[in-house]
Amino acid sequence: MRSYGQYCSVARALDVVGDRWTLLIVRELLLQGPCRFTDLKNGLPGIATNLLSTRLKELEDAGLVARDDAPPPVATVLYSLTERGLTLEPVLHALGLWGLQYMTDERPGDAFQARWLAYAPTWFTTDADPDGPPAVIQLVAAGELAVIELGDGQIRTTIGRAAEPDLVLDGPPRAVLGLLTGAMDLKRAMRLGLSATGHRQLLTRLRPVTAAAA
Amino acid sequence: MRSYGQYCSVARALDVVGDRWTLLIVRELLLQGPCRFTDLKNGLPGIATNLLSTRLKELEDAGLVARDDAPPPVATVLYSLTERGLTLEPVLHALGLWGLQYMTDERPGDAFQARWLAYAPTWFTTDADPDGPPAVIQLVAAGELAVIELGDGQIRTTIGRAAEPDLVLDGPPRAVLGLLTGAMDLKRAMRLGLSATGHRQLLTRLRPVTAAAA
DNA sequence: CCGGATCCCCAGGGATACTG
DNA sequence: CAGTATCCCTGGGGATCCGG
Repeated sequence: MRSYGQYCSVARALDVVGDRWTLLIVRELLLQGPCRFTDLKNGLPGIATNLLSTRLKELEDAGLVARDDAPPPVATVLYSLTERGLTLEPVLHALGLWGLQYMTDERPGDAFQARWLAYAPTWFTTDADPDGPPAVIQLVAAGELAVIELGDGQIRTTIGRAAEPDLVLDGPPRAVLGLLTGAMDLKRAMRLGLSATGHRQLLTRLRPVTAAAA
Repeated sequence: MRSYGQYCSVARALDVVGDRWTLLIVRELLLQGPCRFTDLKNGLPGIATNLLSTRLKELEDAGLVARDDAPPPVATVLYSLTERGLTLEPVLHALGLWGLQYMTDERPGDAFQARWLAYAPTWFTTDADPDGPPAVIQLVAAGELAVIELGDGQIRTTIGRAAEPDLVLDGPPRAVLGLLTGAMDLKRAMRLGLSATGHRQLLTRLRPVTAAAA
């Protein structure tokens, strides 16, 4: 990217990660961990392969991404964030929190992936009852599956199906997400088609993070 | 900007503020407060006037910027951040903190303004002795003047010259900034040409904010 | 002088085809 | 699977011009 030519830390940050797609590539590496070119491509619907290739090279030059040969017998290349690349997490976090206000509508053509659903609880909610018993919530949105695990005051999420969830939330993405992030209450989410099966009391433990607290 | 077409809050945030120059315009409005087209242009060296015009329109459409007629007799237009626009501050903050690591070198052609120096202390340092006496530090870097005021546990900064500063820091931007943000100690800053005149003990009150604490 | 609008040109991005 | 090559087109940079 062309430099802004300003001795200002915001401008210099944007010199490095201000290019189109760059921060989304970092998002994918943050969510997926070390992964292949194709995994990134799949996690970034709409990106052109030449652009992905170019950006990865730029990120590597900037010292934010490492490109390693996977151990045999895989024999492929794995991309991952370097230590410095990982320090972008607060930036993505702030940006994601700010962007929540634009998640209230679904746009027909938009892509949607379980990973993008999964990061929401870990970034945008805290456990209101950190000493409470462990609990598992299954999320289902537009066919994408994610699992929230509460315990030890932590919120962890994984992709996929839980064996014995205490609560199952199933509905359109904006209802599931809106409920998790506090943008809407259960009644409103259910009016949008959400079903909540199991211990609904668990929802009170998900305390939305506000901008002020972050 | 063309939408990324992803139902992800980071992507949607970038749909709104991911365009080139957009976040820097927000930075200027944040630092300057309500100001005129020309003030913005001056605060954004390198921007083309048509782009500034276009971006302001987009930001207005997005509800982030308000365009108001200044009260007579000024008879001009004032741009300012709306309440929603102000909520971008944490994003700029995170980005600026991350970008500090790229401020260690000076690039000959780079523009530099007092405002960009002034925001550093308020964003990137805290008062290590919040109950200490009020104090005033004059910053001078590349001819740009800013003032840090410590008191009541707050750090306030203004542009310009202080009447009776307790400490004067004068030197190249990277030395002044490096000292303030903890990137270098006084000895190293002085080797880069910084002079510190007055109560140097005051420097111990400036505690750099780390990414973890932010 | 302020607040843009207009024009031209080029770099960067998007879509797709193709190759080791 | 992991990119590279190509073509096309949009968006940004730079300068100039114009109305108030």
